[in-house]
Amino acid sequence: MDIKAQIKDKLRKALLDLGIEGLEIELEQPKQLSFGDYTTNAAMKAFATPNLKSKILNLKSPKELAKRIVEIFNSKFVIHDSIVGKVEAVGGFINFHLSANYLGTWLEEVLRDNEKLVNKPKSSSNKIVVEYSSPNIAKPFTIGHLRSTIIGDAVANLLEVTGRKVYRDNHIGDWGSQFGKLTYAIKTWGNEEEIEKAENPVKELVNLYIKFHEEAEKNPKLEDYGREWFKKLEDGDLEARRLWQKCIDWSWMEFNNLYSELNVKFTENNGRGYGESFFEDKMKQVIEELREKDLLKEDQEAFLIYFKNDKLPPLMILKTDGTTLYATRDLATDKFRLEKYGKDIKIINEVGAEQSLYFQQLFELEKMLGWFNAGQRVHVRHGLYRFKDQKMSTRKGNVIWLEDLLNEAEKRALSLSKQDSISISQNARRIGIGALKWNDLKRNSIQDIIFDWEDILNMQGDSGPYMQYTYARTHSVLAKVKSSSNAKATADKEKLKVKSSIQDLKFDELEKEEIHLLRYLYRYSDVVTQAADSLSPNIICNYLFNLAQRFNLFYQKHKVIGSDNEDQRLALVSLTGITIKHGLGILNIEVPEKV
RNA sequence: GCGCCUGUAGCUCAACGGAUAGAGCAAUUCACUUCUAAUGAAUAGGUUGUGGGUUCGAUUCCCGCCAGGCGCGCCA
Repeated sequence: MDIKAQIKDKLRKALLDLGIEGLEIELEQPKQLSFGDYTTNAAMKAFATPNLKSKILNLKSPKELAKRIVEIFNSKFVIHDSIVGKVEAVGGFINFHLSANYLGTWLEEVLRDNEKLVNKPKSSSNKIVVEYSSPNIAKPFTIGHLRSTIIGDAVANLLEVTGRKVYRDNHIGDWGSQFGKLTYAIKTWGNEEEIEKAENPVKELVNLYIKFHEEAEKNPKLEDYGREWFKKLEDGDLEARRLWQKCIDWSWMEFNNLYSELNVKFTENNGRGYGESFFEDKMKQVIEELREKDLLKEDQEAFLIYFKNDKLPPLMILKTDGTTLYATRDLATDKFRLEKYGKDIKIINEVGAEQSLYFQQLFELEKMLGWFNAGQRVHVRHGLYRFKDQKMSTRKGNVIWLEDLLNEAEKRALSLSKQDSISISQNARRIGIGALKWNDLKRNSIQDIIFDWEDILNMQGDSGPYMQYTYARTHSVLAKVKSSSNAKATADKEKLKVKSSIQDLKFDELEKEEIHLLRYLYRYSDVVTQAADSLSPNIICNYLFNLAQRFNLFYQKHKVIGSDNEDQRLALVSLTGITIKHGLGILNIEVPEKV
């Protein structure tokens, strides 16, 4: 039984002594460490619950009730309890302070076995598909796709470290009517050989795509030509297929480079993910099922899904010319996933918030089809990157290319240090990418981000480089211990082997910053669980940044090597490093040992 | 017009219905022959858009209004 469960259990017994039964006890980590390691509002809750109130009528306030509970708790348990060092009633809250001895024991245990850093839930059989990144072939891989890539990757990592089986999928946009437009554009204004020779073929394709939309504004007939070419593609026309395949090859060259720079990987379909075209021959079957279940209604030669009581606008499945849409392919995709991974599979799509309505429609339809139960389909949304005065738009050509962004990030990282440093120039690319990732992950992802170079490549304070730097400091201390012969403890790269026995380590003698650091480290496991449950990597960022601040405060104030409490302090440094590394691992941010 | 999202310090953002609403950036001041100053300490900065309601307790939940963003059948 873990600590939380133990405390809850004892609390329940204490409440029973007062005749209070059936109250759901919540044990939380209070915001401030001065309020203890765990806290409960049980007294206030009991007081506010009418049928419980009658039993405690002799008590005037939640405050008194909390006091009574603590008295019982203390007389029954705490005296012989080495885990909880102190229980106190503050206001109506009951706060539990873990003993320094217990925290020290815990720290040693985690240092011995890093696996114990995060408690994995017992039932870890959940299987989850996380679909993210999903760039479009022949379109720029922009800062917008970067969001989905970075956030989706972090969400997948979060689920994995908390014991789920995760399938990482990339729903590449390699099918759809944009290929009709593009084919027309290549044939009319483009030159295949020149595209082939160009430094960045995708940029050439995008220019053609932009030209198509410019021309189409003057001459709406172009839209029809585009549709014709897409129809040809769907019908298997050889020329249409050939050009389509070319576009895919050109695009993949670029995608592969970016994924390897970002260290992002996918597990499905040999690491490529199942693109939309994979489902091209699987849509017929889905359309059949929709017809059989009498869900498909015709309107002006197109086929749509209508929802009960018009609670959602209709969703188009087949266009007037008989070709498919995004929705058709998504349905085929999810059908395929049901068959491949089993009907209890959970599917998360990390896609921009602008598609919220579409996903509502899709999920509702999939429910009508009887494919999924509530909670099995999730849309993790992220806000848009916007310019101050306009939207980013591929069609209009005002986008930030990821390539340029990474170069700028590297440039800024280079000029970061006040001192000259060789290692910075070696690490600039990784530091720049770390800054970029952190800035995408540190905020609640639903918000739009106004594009600003200063902001997204921030490298001071609450930033990726700050975290990397802090890690490097921990590493540096341990490296010095390792090379020093006087040191009492020896440090491995990862694990600190504390020679002393548990009894010798005196954590209750540590000073305030140190014991606070230790208690904050203890929270990590709960934080990871919370972040995973709410699919919010930013919770990890908040925690890590706080941890780093506590560590830097401690680091600035206390000498570690050669101090009286060297063993304890080294253990703290070591665990801080391990925790930061683990956390940044979830966020997929590299931790250079020297920066 | 309808739907969804957002509104917190000058700027960018935190805060599971809880305790004195916290950080970073910017500003002013202080601390570098260091176990890495890419850091730390201190000061200043708030009617949480607005008006009601629910609650022992509301930045958080509900309703109205204001402002911004996104979306609403042949794009994805």
